Amino acid sequence: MSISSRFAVGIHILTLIEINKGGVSTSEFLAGSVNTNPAVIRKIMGMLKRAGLVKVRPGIAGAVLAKDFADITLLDVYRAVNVVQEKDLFSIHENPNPDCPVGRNIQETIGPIFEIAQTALEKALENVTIQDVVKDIIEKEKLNNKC
Amino acid sequence: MSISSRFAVGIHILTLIEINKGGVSTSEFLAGSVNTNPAVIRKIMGMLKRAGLVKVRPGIAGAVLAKDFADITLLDVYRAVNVVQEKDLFSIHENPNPDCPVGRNIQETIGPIFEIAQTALEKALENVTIQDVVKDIIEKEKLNNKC
DNA sequence: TTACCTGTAATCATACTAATTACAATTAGA
DNA sequence: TCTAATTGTAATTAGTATGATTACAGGTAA
Repeated sequence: MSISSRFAVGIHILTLIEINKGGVSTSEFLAGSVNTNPAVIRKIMGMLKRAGLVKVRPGIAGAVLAKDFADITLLDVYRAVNVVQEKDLFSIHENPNPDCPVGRNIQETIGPIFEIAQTALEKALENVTIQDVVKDIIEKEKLNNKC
Repeated sequence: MSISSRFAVGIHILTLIEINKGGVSTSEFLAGSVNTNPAVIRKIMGMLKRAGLVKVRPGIAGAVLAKDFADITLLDVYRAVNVVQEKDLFSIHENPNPDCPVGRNIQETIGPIFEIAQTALEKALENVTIQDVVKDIIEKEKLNNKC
């Protein structure tokens, strides 16, 4: 079980739009980098657009970032692509037996604990921006060019 | 998409074994509290046993905790029931295009970030023990008895 | 031997994901 | 107006994981 790769693809898309700033980032172009079908990219782009992270117009080639890349966190992307429902990362079994003290209390006991864990994860994502990813990639490219 | 409810069920099982310390915690009994089929409980019990969290013997009724409940963290349960693979909470798309700088670097750029986020979640689980859950439930029962 | 227990596999239905195909709507340029 | 390229969306397929259920084998104590 894992969080859908469309989160990673969303990050890839935004990063590439930034790095390709002078160029035209069509869904075909983005799909080439991700190595997937353009329809997949368009689906995710639609989500990113609805979340206000990119601007794209029907019939007009090329997406652009709708916000400064330093202001887009990985949490924004995570929320945009809807890989996890709010407070819903962990499933809790339904209908435990209310005749049993554990059964009647378990949901509201572990629910808040699970929320804290989810929030910790989300805070870690909130600490990273697309700018950090772009910087990291540029650094890696410089290192690779040294080899 | 969410983490399987068998993690929550695992916590429920361990909590109930502790609270029912003087009694016999058969899989039938545990299943009654969880409101599921005993075969489900036995499956999860097998995992908890292999992880050294409970002791059960074939043919002999009743599971007992293999460790003090104050020494069993929710992270132990999470690992025991194998809901998430190590470092594998987030999926990353495979085979991005190596001809593109973003494509060739994205996996090793976001991989470590995803690990940090997963570790943050896991640390939050590590901070909670079955004892905390037991205490919480007992507190709630006292409050409920006041109504 | 019987009754009860644990342990495991198989089956089925459901939901989600990823990949692909098809096609409608929009836009710019000829 | 037509054409080509683009975005946007739905439908289909295949694979996987999950949850629920059933069946049955093996172990234990009386």
